[in-house]
Amino acid sequence: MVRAQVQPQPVSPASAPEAEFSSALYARFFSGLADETRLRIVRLLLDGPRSVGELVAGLGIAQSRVSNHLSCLKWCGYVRTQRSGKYVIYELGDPRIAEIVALAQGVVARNAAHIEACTRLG
Amino acid sequence: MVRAQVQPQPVSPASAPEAEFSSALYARFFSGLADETRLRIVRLLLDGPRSVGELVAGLGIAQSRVSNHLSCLKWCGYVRTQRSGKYVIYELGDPRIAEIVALAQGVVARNAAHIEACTRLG
DNA sequence: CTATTATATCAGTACATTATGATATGTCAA
DNA sequence: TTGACATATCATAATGTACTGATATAATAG
Repeated sequence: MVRAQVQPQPVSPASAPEAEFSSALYARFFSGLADETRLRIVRLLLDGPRSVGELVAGLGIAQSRVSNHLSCLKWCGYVRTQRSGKYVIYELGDPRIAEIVALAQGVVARNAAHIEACTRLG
Repeated sequence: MVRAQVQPQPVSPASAPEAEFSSALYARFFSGLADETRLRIVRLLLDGPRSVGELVAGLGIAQSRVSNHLSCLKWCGYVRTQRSGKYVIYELGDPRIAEIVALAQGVVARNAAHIEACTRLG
C-alpha cells in the first residue's frame, strides 16, 4: 500500500509554477482518481468535510480499506486533514479537484456506454 | 478487467441535466488518463492532429503498443479519427480533455514530489 | 494484381495495484 | 491508570492491466 514513510505534508509551491511535468507524473496524478473507492471518497468530500468514520459508513466497506485510500489521497494532496478530538476530519485539498470532477462529468455523459464497455479500462 | 459484455447501466434520469453517474464510471474515465503512454498521446494531440505513424515516431515505442492505446482512447471518446488516404489521423475528441489536463497541471505542480513518491499510484 | 506501407487485433506473459485480516497507534472518559 | 473507541499500518493473497511479438486488415503505387 502506501509505503511512503514520511509524514504527509502538502508540498509548497514549486519555484517554477508553470513547469512542464513528465507525462508519468500526470498519469500518476490521474491514477489517484482512477480507483472507484478513492473517487467515491472524493465525491463524498465534495459535499463537505467528513470524519473517517462517516466515510466508512457512507462507503460501506472495511475501515482499513478506507484508511489506506485516505492515506494515498492525503499524501498526494487530493485531500487534507484536521484532527478534532479523537476524530480525523478529511476535506478536499484543492478546489481544482472539484473542477476536474465536474469537467469529467460532461465527458463521461457523452461516452458513458463506451467507457462502461471498454475492455481495457478497469 | 472489464469484459465488454456487461450491459451498460442506465445512465440516469433524462430529466436531470447534471446526471449523477456511478463512481465506477468516473474511475474508469480517469483510468483512461492514468496510463503514461495514453497521456503522452493526449499531450501530443494537444498540439494538433497526428497520424499513427507520427505518434509512433514521437513516442518511440512499438506500433502495436501505440495502436492498442489509440484503440482504447478512441473507443472511450478521448480522441476521434479521420482517414486520409492510407493514414489515419487522430485528434482530441472533446475540448474538455484539454481543460482537464490543464487543471491537473496546477494540482500536480503543488504536489509533484509527493505524487512522484507515492508508492500506491502507478 | 502484387508489393509495399500503414494501421489494427490478439493471445500469452509479466508485472503492478487493490483487498483482506490482524494488529498497532492515538485520544478520550472515568 | 484502564477501557473503549477511532484511525493507521503492514504483509500477504488476489486480481487486473500493460507489453510483447506475431499476424490480420486496409490503402496505394506500380
